[in-house]
Amino acid sequence: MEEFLAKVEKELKKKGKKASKTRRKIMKMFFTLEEHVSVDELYRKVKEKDPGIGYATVYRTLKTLEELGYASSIEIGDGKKRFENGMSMHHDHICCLVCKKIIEFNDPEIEILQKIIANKHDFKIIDHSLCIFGICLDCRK
Amino acid sequence: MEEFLAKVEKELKKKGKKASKTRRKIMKMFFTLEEHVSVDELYRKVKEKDPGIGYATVYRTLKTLEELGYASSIEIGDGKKRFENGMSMHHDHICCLVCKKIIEFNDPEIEILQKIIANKHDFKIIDHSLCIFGICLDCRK
DNA sequence: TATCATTATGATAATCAATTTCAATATTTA
DNA sequence: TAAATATTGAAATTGATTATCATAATGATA
Repeated sequence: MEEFLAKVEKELKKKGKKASKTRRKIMKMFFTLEEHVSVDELYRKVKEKDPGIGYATVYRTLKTLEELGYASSIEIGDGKKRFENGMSMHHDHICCLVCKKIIEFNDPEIEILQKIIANKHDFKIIDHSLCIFGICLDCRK
Repeated sequence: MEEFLAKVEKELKKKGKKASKTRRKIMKMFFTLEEHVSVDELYRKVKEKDPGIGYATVYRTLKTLEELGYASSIEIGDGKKRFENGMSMHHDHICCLVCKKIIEFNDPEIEILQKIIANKHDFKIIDHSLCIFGICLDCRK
């Protein structure tokens, strides 16, 4: 983890940013959690360890990480962005409407079909988001 | 159009709602446009014809239509819901990141693949949203 | 049609997440 | 160390959504 954070900070410096203790704490928590967190969720988690850290800094850190490609955001329709590790391979999501659990999956066939569709409509694909909404086994019990 | 509106209003009455002139005007504009409109966009369009109509009523009308299944909302990541005719067959969207043009498509193969994936993860599918983001031919010129 | 209960309306206010501002603080560079 | 620059937390602002409320419109009933 430490070497990974050092690598990210090296990238940050390239962009004219400084290596602050606060940002390091926030990044560490974000990459440790390995979950799909909203700004608010990460803010609470970070605050448990260091109550002095403000919401705006958590927000700005996630934004910065997203700009550098170290985080990516998804939306599951409840009005708030969730962030995940941006370094992992591209994937889509299944989201439980009851407990909000998010599962990642990857299906190369779907990816290919999307490319075909985009071509048909003369679109140059930049990105896509696919989220399947449903109810998980636990919540159906 | 008129008979369709009459049909919708009949449904509204079943739900204890009344047939108001204002709501009829808003519904007519919505179904005439056949576009993916935000509340604000529909509000402006409606206001051109009848400046006295308020934003809240447009908002409430769309919400009501959505509840009845006559409208459905999508999000393309710019923070505002867009509404479309909810009576049309299920489809997904390709959205131009530059001009915000939205094209509908349907691919049965993708639908099937999604079902397989959901089964694999023990999810009961309720819905899904797939939006391909890209740049359209016009905007690439 | 007149009455009356109920719903609808428009203006405005409240809410909520995202984003910006700003004065004080921390980091980097020379 | 000192100067230049970026960062921070608190608070303010924004932009969209949603709620509130007094007034108006609608519909059922007499």
